[in-house]
Amino acid sequence: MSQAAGLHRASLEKLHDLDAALELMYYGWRGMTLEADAYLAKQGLSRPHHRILYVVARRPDIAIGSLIEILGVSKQALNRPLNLLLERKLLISQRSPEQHRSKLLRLTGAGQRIERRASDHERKVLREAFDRVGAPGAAAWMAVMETIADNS
Amino acid sequence: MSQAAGLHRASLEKLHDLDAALELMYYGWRGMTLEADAYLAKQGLSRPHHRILYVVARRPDIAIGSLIEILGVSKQALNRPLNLLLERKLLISQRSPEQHRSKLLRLTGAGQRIERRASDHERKVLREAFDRVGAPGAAAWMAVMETIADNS
DNA sequence: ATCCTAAAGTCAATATAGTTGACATGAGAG
DNA sequence: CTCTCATGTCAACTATATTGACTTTAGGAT
Repeated sequence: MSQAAGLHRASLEKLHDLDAALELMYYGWRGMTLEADAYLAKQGLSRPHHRILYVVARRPDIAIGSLIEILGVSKQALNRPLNLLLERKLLISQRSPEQHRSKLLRLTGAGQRIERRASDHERKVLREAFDRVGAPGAAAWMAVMETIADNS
Repeated sequence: MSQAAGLHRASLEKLHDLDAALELMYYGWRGMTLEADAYLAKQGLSRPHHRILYVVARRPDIAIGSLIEILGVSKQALNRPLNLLLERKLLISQRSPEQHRSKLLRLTGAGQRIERRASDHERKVLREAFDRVGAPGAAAWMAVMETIADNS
């Protein structure tokens, strides 16, 4: 679902009431991630790397198995991006003192910096939009998104 | 960025103010497309096919070059899903009467039906969420999403 | 007729992101 | 010493994309 960076929102006939909203969900996701993806690409990273960094930042000392579960991917799919992050020393892994079976993951300083900067790009876009509609509008946005997200 | 169907929203520490919103964008997109993707998979189709059907439904007699532009993909990337849709007779193509160079695309009855049903799944999720917050909340959601979408 | 161009189609190589299956390693637990 | 759990790795495959090079199809211009 990746698009050329400069691609404008297409203007299509609206066949149904909610077509505009449907299209906004698509372009909204893209709009939020556009700058973050460009920043990550400059670092030689991409979305899967960011997802790993994002989760580990919020769950320091997470085991690899738990990370797999949260991301919802196979361990084989995790392998490549995770190893790159370890090689680049954005993450470190160590056996836990008690649970020697598990390896615990943690961000390094450099990892924290990249995670924060990538996520900052996404939060900046959200902040500008929320500022424009004010607190009640932002709350309504959250309420709508929660209902949609919990559709699963 | 696809996830297992039954995957619950992970509960992560919020490091920043807008982390919750950031995660909602991710899970919102997934929540909206979950049932549509399941329906499409049952038809042996997937997201790229739906995107083609969606656009052609709203731009009958669109030329292939314009479709490429709107979707923002290369013609090689369009080739496979487009040919499948033609083989399955969900789309028909014909040279236009005057502009014989262009091939114009159009949905067949079967194509219209599948496009409508897939999009219905997405619109249903949106409708339920909008109903819950009422018209002002829905308008706020749209306003936020427009600002985010136009970030490009 | 011949040449030029635009639109579409095709072929090959590559990248990314994922899958399943099979098997190996490292480290307690009995 | 063996069993099991967590992790790691190898191979084969699928899907979705890319860029580059080339062909085909059909009109337009001279």
